[in-house]
Amino acid sequence: MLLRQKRLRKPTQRYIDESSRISSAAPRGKRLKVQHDNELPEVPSETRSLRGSSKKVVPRLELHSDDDLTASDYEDDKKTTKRSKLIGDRRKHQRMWTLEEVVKLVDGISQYGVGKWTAIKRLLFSSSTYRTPIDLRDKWRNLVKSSCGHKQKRKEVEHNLKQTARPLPKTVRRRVCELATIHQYPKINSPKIDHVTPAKHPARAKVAQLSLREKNVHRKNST
DNA sequence: GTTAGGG
DNA sequence: CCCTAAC
Repeated sequence: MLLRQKRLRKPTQRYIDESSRISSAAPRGKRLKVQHDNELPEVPSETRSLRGSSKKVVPRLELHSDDDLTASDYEDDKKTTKRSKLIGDRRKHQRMWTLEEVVKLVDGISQYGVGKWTAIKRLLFSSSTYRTPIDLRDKWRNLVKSSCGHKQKRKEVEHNLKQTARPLPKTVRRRVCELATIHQYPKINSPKIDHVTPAKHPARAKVAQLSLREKNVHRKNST
């Protein structure tokens, strides 16, 4: 009674197992089958097909626009080549988050709130076949961890070392920290979060009611 | 179906 | 990034 069936997967619908992920460019197959409708942002075809197959090198991704130049010094290694194969089982294909994407994500979070990954994805990342809501949340987690969980000992020893150390602009870091603070996203530091029941706390009860009401807004009845 | 947490 | 549990 302690555990409730760990949702065993269907071995029959597991496609072809590991044979495909190392041979062909269809590791998941879930997101690859829905990108023929209206997507196709700017990548020709091979960029999203291989998705870091450690086979070919992708020189430039989607940064050839004319509205962003600050991202040039962000995530200098866009190749995802020789280095990825050394990892082994995990992280075979990693999409390098550009500064533009990070800013877009932060902006969406600040507008729609933390937790509305689907809304943000539909509104801001609708043109990206990759970057699922889970990816957005994951990136946000990493962003918060890297932006707020720092002590900044001494006076930044960032003389001329690689940009890989701190590629994020101070403005973005500030924004991420602020957002994480006002939303009290879990797993950050949790200084003194009182885990009391909403009924005991008037403030929290009010918040709960607001949340409920918000969820009830789009509750249209149909008979 | 989506979100939160862990690997 | 990938998988699982919970909502």
